[in-house]
Amino acid sequence: MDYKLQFAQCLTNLLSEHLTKQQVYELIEVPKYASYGDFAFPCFTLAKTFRKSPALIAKEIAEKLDDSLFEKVEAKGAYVNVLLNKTTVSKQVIETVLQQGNHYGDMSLGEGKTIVLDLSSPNIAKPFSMGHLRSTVIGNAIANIAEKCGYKAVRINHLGDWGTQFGKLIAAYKRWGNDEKIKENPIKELFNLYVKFHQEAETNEQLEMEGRAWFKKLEDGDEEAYRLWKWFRDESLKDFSRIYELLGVSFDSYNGEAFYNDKMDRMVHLLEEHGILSESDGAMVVRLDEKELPPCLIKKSDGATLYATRDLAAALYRYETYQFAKALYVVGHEQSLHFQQVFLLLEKLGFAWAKTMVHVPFGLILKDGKKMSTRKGRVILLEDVLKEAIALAEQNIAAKNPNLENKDEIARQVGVGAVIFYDLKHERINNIEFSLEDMLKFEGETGPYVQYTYARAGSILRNAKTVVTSDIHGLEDEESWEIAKLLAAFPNVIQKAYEHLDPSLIAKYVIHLAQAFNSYYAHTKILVEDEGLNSRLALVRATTIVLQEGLRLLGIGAPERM
RNA sequence: GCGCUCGUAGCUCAAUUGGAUAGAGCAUCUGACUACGGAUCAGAAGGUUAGGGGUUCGAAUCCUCUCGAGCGCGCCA
Repeated sequence: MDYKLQFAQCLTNLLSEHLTKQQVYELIEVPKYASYGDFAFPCFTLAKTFRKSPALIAKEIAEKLDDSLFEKVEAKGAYVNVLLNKTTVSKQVIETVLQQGNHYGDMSLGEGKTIVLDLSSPNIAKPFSMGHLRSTVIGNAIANIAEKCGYKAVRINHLGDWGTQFGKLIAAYKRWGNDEKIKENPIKELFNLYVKFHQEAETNEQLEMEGRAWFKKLEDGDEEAYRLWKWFRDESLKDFSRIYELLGVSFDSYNGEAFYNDKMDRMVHLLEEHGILSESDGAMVVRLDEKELPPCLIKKSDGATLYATRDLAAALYRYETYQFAKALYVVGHEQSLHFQQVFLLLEKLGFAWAKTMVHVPFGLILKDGKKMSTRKGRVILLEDVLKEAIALAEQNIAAKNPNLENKDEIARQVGVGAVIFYDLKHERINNIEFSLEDMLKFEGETGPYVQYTYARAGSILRNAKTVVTSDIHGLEDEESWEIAKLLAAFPNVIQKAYEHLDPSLIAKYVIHLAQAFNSYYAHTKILVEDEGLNSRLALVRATTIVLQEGLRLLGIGAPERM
């Protein structure tokens, strides 16, 4: 099935004295223009060893290359271009996809290994902003991709449920809080309290002290402080779970920062034992001068621990609990320095697994060119965006498909799919300027476009009624060949997406496949009673399988009708 | 000031990780068989890849400088 590998084998037979099969394989590329062929072998690097021009080498190789797999072999400039035999290959690809179904593209490279992902991790008592969306959907997609590669994925929601802000929140609650309002709309009310606290604190120094005092009480196990904290946390989680349900994301663990409260001492002791802890201005730090990094703060001058300490303790706990082969932190790029420090400290503590930890950064969602800030009110609530997207999907359904069954669920899948896809199609690392308008586009390179393609293809299969499993012949026209090539490439795309920890590769792939299908659809009448009918239907079926699986990996639903 | 990341069509993004003529989608303008679902398809137009220098057979991609943007840089997370 790996035609690139077969091509590499044919070339290696000719070049075995100069290049290994592996080297040849890595050199092979897919030509930029389909008219050049399906694979290309560039001969530039051979020019030195052969002391001939690359073009001449290409010509000589092309003349010697002969295999039934190829329809045509041609030297063009320094490249040896080959066209695969469309009939044989398309038949094989379609049969493989139909036979393997949604297991097509499964890989075993992670078999028996566990990968843990730190993702989403919103702060309790604060609204779930667009910023958290990225971590949630990117992390979830990477987890799906890892599972496709055979790993056991553990999704950890490292909730921001501890820290001085809770002292402030309690202080605010004690002054202005209203139980009824909080029960009605917890996040909103708690956030109002938080904002009010910061406004008032600018003119009233007393407040900061109250906040710190309440946090101290909380850390010391004060009963009232704990009860309030627990209550805020529970209410917040209820709100969050509504969003996670909309997004279709679930977690294996909600162990947030508070969970590590009793695991910090051990970490501090470990640092002491290794003699890397030092005192600075009353605080405890680990100096990282040798790596030219700023020191990592472990304990405040009042003895309280910091989030670096928490992340260290969490890493150790996770290793001991899950024995992960890899640990990913799907956290914004703004925390790059923090993770550099944390990973380095783990290495200094002599943990071999420290080098399996990877920060998976992503760009921020900017508003008016700046980072969104909860304090400055420059926040956009994810739930509002999702609701708008779903409402728009409902409008579309009302206009285009008013008799659709199960409208609400499909509107959810389409609306949410649009938002998720908009996020995932961008290269991870780039900042994204927030644009509701762009996010709510359902045409062009969007989630709904792919979903629509899937629904449309499914509609053909329903109209055809016959189930197709055998009697598949190859297809030869250009449009179906594009589809066949893309179908064949799916496993490679998954592997690359995993290697680069980048779901956007899947998003782009799924768009290309949908485009190829729509082009085919426009050029070829599929439901015609002739000897090719079964093969065309098989191609359609194979396409729906891969589109559905691709969307699933991204965490997006594929409705049968929309 | 120092560090990280980024700069590609009017806008949002690609470019097989150093390869052939830099490609898509939006928006704009044309067009589509009485259609298996028009949330579609076909076409037109749109570029000195921020700018200079370097590395080599070959650079949007690597190095260097300049300019611009975003984010970080010990008691927040």
